[in-house]
Amino acid sequence: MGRWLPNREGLKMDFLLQELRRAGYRITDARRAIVQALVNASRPLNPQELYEAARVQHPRVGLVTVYRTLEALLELGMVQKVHGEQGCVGYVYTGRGHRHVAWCRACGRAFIFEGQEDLSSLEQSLERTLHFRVEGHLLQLTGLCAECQART
Amino acid sequence: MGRWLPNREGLKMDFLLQELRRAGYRITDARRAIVQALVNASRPLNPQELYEAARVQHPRVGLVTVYRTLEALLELGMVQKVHGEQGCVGYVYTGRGHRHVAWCRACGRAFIFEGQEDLSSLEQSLERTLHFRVEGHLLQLTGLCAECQART
DNA sequence: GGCCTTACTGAAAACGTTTTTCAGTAACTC
DNA sequence: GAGTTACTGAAAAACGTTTTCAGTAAGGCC
Repeated sequence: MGRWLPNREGLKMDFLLQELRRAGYRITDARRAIVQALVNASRPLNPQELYEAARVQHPRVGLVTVYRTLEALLELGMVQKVHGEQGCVGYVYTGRGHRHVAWCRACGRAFIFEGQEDLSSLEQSLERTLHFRVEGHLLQLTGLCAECQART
Repeated sequence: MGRWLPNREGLKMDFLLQELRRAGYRITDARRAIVQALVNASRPLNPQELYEAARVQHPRVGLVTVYRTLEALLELGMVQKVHGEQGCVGYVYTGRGHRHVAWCRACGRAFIFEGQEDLSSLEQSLERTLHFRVEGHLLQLTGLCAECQART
């Protein structure tokens, strides 16, 4: 029943590989496995976790290649580092564009949302008062997702 | 001429030591030197830099004590980690309360400002749409300060 | 002021993470 | 299919941070 639909993760993966390609990177089995593990992850993964996840599909992959691929994806703005209260909790696929992350401290999932206008009033007041010209910002929220609120 | 006024850094230092004291920490020469170096710094310092700065006043201080003191000050919310585009650039004194940091990528100075209300609309919309309950946030701005804009 | 408890100290060692190196491999171009 | 060259994985090196531990001194108490 119903016709076949490509799943979301497959689309994300193709998009990521395409972007790597466009930027001049070669598409290798190692990168495919790493990118796949990244888009399939239900929460931000650190390099070690991403390495272990990628090895399921491509056991010969090395941790070094995970670092190098993350570096490339960060460079392309496809991935963001996620900060918890006590430092970095991992990297998450965010896709292109201005995205922010809300991280649930209970289940560890990251929720991606857009919102570049929300900070403009703050940025403007900073320009007016301090004459500080804002070029970029780091904004991440921590809290509890709907499901984890319900669970308590 | 005019009567003597305590300088700002001295006041900050006394305040920090007082807060450490109130939290049950002992005031030692090492901590005094580290706290002094921190409030006198013109920009965020990493542990190594803070260590070198503290050694000017107290040459016997160890790097470990710098780490331990930073940990205590972070715990007390007196100090914040500052993130540049490529990761942590150091720690800066922010004082008590809800403070944000704007970091100048040219001179490396950090500008501290208050503004807890600025994010409330964003947080509310997140609660409405995702039902995500926001508990905390990380917000830091990067850009150019007034003087560094003038310099170009 | 001096004593006592115990947190604090600094040096060294241990530790985990990230980066560099390098010779072999394989992706993409023509 | 051949050639160029970016990529790979393993090992080693480098790096930042934390742990350990015996000696020291801060602050409370008399």
